[in-house]
Amino acid sequence: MAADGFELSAFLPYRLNRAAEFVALRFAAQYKARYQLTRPEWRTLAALGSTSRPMTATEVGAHSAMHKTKVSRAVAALEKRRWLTRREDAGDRRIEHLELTKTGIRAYGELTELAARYQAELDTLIGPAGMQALAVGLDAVERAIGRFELPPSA
Amino acid sequence: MAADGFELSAFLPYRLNRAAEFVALRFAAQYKARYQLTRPEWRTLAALGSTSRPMTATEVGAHSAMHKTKVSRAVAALEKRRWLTRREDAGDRRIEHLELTKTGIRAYGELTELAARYQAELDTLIGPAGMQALAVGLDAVERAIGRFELPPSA
DNA sequence: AATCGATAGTTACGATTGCAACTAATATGC
DNA sequence: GCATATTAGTTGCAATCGTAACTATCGATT
Repeated sequence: MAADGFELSAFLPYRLNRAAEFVALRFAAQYKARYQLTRPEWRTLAALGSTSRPMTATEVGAHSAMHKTKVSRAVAALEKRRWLTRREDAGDRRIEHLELTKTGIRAYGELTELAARYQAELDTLIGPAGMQALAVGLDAVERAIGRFELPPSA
Repeated sequence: MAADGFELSAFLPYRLNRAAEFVALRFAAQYKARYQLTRPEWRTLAALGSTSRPMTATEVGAHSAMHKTKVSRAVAALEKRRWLTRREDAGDRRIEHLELTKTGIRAYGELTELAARYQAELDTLIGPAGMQALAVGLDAVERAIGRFELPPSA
């Protein structure tokens, strides 16, 4: 109806979500088929694999915009697979430092190969100009996110 | 560990998802609180409200990247609220043309006011350069999506 | 016109999710 | 130093979701 001046096709949450959903689903199909990994599990693995130092569950959640219960369950699943270990903080016993095991690091390495191939495919599909613009735009969003107060259910 | 050259922070599915999640959650909190609308319901309402002609459930799904069962349930919920009506296609009785009722249109109008305000807030937070870059980048993604074969679970 | 395959949409059911409440530990105010 | 608030992480439970199977219809083949 577009009675007022609102244009859904220009509404950022709508556009971002649509793009994210399409792009993520195709990749999810790959790691799901080969590794029986769920999306929260992959994201947790990726967050931990991408830095060389351990992270807490809270950090993983902030890093990948996941609810803490999702993280909690993903961590439990990855631990059961022996892809990560928990280590209690010496000073603060509420905190657990999460670290990938050798097996977990190897899995992360294999997954990132898939990811790199997928990224190359996206580069081709989207083109250098589009990717460049996205990088700039997403950087701006990142900076804005930093100024958000996080919603209760992140 | 970043053993290989892979950089998660540059991986498009990861970046897009993170941005989309943050941006969408804050808006969802608003329409959820005021209208008790779920995300699929809002998206269905938005899809139908944004064009002046009726759409089928399949079109709604393609339009907003939702699984058909999600659309089916959202349609049922909106119908129960009397925000939309179904009309059977004359030539093909499998197809239902979905249309907003007067009440539905009014609700859409109110929601788009919220949306417009939120978009303005985002404009400020992200800045004109960032928004412009995002628009260009997301356009490129849209064109690429057009060349995707849609994944089975869209 | 009977059969086979494809498509639109729904639904049963198991899996996943998020909210709220919980445990356990730390930080803060008095 | 004790009560209270806050934070990290987990879990019970109800709601939501996606897969697969289903109904109903249409199109194509023969």
